[in-house]
Amino acid sequence: MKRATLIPVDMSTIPELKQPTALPAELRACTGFLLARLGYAMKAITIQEFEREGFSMYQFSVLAVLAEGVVETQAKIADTLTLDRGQLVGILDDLEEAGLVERRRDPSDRRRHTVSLTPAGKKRLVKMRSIVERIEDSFLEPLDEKARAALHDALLRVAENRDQRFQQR
Amino acid sequence: MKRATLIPVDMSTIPELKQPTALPAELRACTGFLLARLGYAMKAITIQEFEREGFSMYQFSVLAVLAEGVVETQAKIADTLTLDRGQLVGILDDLEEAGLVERRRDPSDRRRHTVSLTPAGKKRLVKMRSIVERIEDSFLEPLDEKARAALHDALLRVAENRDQRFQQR
DNA sequence: CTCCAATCGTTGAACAGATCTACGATGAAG
DNA sequence: CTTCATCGTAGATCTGTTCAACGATTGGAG
Repeated sequence: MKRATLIPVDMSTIPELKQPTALPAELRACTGFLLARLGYAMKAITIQEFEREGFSMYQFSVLAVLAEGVVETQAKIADTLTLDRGQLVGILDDLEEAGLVERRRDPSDRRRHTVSLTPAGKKRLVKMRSIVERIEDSFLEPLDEKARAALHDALLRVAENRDQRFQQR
Repeated sequence: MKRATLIPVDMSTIPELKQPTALPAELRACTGFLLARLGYAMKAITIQEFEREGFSMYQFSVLAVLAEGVVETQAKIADTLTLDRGQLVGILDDLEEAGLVERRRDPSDRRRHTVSLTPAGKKRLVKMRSIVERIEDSFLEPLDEKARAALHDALLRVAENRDQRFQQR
């Protein structure tokens, strides 16, 4: 069984959550810096919280992808989550062992595995959603509804703009 | 000479920038997820761009801290940037070798090193700022002035809220 | 049909970066 | 003066990512 990293969707080393210290004004004034720093914090917290409940954030990401309903092969899942295929293997091993997911040979192309949610997997996903919600809520505490919506909108727009730019190549 | 990672301020592995793929709606709807993902992208781009110009983002962070004027010891710098002290050593070695920074024994406590910007360091910082600005501008392209300000404000508020919570312990 | 190249999932080795430990030098407290 | 903590540094270790290779399978070219 291989362990992998992943935030919602990318991966990197997450050490203990460290105490943030007063930042220089120059960096505090820098949107990109804040974005990177908070993104990191968000990821660290998410990993931590999931672990505390005995789950894994990586599993959540994968389950979320599967929940979209489209028939997924491992390669597709890995690409969607920007994961190395080798890393996904380990995550799926765990999920399968826990009975949350099923791997079947794709009859139309026997090289592939079709991965699908089991009922238990769907149930688990629901539970995991509540964790995510709780984390987010705590993280965004200082923002009111309106500010949160605006933040989400801004992030989404930036994200989609990036995707578009990539696809134009 | 030791290589370290660091984003503006935290650290993790930054592989090649990968092509983002269509995300499941569930994840796209999740602010925390977007935050983590974009933060990661921002970091990756920043590292990449700095490298392309022959600089290092880590150096920028350190120079930015030093520019605040307070006399800094290595320990303080490392803590501010959430860096392992050992990692900082390598960064400072590079900076010193490039003549951007000076390490001097603190006469009042000869265990310490006082680190300070040289004139060349200040100049370099100016150049680096323009890189950061360019990156940010490209990244936030789809947002108008107002939306950018709102985004920055939201991020800052979240960041400061987190700092406060930590300090209350 | 037969080869050959490409793709799938999988494994394990190689690598990179973060963390931890230990050290010599120095300082602070008793 | 002794003991203990802190500073910067160096090196070992650990963890997670990336890469290369494998058997199985497919699709296409001849």
